[in-house]
Amino acid sequence: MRARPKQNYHHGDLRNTLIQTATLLLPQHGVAGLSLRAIAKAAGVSHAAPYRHFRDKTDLLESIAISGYNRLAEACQNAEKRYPNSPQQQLFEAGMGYLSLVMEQPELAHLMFSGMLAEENCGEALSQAGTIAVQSLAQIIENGKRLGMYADRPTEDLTLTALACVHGIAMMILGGLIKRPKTKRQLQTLGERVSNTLLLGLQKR
Amino acid sequence: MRARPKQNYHHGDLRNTLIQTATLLLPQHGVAGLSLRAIAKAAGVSHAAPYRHFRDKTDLLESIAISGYNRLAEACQNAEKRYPNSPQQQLFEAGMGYLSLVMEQPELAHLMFSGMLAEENCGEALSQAGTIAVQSLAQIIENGKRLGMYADRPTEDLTLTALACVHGIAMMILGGLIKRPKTKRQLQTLGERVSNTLLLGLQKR
DNA sequence: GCTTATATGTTGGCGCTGTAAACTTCAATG
DNA sequence: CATTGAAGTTTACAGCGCCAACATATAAGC
Repeated sequence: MRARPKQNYHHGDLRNTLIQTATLLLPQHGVAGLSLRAIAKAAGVSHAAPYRHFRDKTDLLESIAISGYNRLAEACQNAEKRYPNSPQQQLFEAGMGYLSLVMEQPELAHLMFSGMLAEENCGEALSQAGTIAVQSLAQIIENGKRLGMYADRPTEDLTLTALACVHGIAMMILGGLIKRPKTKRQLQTLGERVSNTLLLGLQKR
Repeated sequence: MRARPKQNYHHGDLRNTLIQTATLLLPQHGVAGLSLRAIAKAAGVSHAAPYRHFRDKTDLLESIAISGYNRLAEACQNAEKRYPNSPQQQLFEAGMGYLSLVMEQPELAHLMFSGMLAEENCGEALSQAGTIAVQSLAQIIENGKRLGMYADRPTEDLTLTALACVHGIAMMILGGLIKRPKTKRQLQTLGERVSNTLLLGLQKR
């Protein structure tokens, strides 16, 4: 084994290079227009080389999606650390992190959430990463529940509803059902409007 | 013009036949595996015939998506008529109609919401159909607002949040982030849990 | 240290896709 | 009845995912 392979027949770390290259190409080409052959070419290898490291195309895409879910989980955990005494701030911050990811990397979000990787044929690692991300948000709700700030309802229901709200906003932006916020400021106010409405409820108090 | 064309060189109503055939094939093949050529073959015409009636593939898919949005709008309007005196029942019914469509025709929902038709290259008619569907739900919220049952917040915020919630649940089911309800009963209770939480709000009263 | 085996590349090819161009047929119009 | 234009067909092309056959650099065994 050498630190830097002199010959370039064997790449050395093609698997990671492919993931990295694909991640780079994703925003430009879009998830629909991103071909395995283009990724291979950009990585400087032949069009069949990826098959030595990935079962098929979705296998590669899965790796990218997993890193996306990890970022989501991290956003939740960071929010938890940043506002250790305010679960409400935690929740808002986590939700905004979610929305920010979608805004900054819409094609990544598209890849993660469009369901193209959700079929039965897809791997354990992906669904596991998704579950961890969801649980990270659930933890934040749990924090607030323990401090008695939330309604006396099943934690599961609170989590489900909060998650649905933020995910719904994200998907509506992605799908073009509501107009894309242009600035961070607009995204912030959008988040605040939904957050306040969700916290206080639709019904009159 | 004849009621039934004897010769089959000219089809007569190929445009609608293609939409119909594609709608039929969509559930089996899935939106990813549905090819224009397969649609044409199933419709009994050559693979290039569709191009006499549609600019390209997405143009055909758009027509299908539009009918989906129309069904959504109808679900709202039906809910409005069915419970003329209970905007809350209207809202729940509309939301369940939304979820039912997603459950019964997941591939149609996938087509409508995945964002593949949301790019700039897509037609006016689609976004118009989407807007109408959203406004149909907004009308229901408005009904409740007028009767004073909702919180004293901008109607726009209430609509946005409610829509985000139901859309979020739908997309989480589609994307595999939460497990698919197997029965109508399960879907109903899922809807009720989210609906109640949303109405009363996360925060303790 | 040479041979062998294996992992990791390359090349070529298959069947499929969307789409464009050129050609054919049929119905309607003067 | 001749002409025209709309609506089909055929042919063709480039790109796609994926597979099989081949090439090569590294690792292992003697």
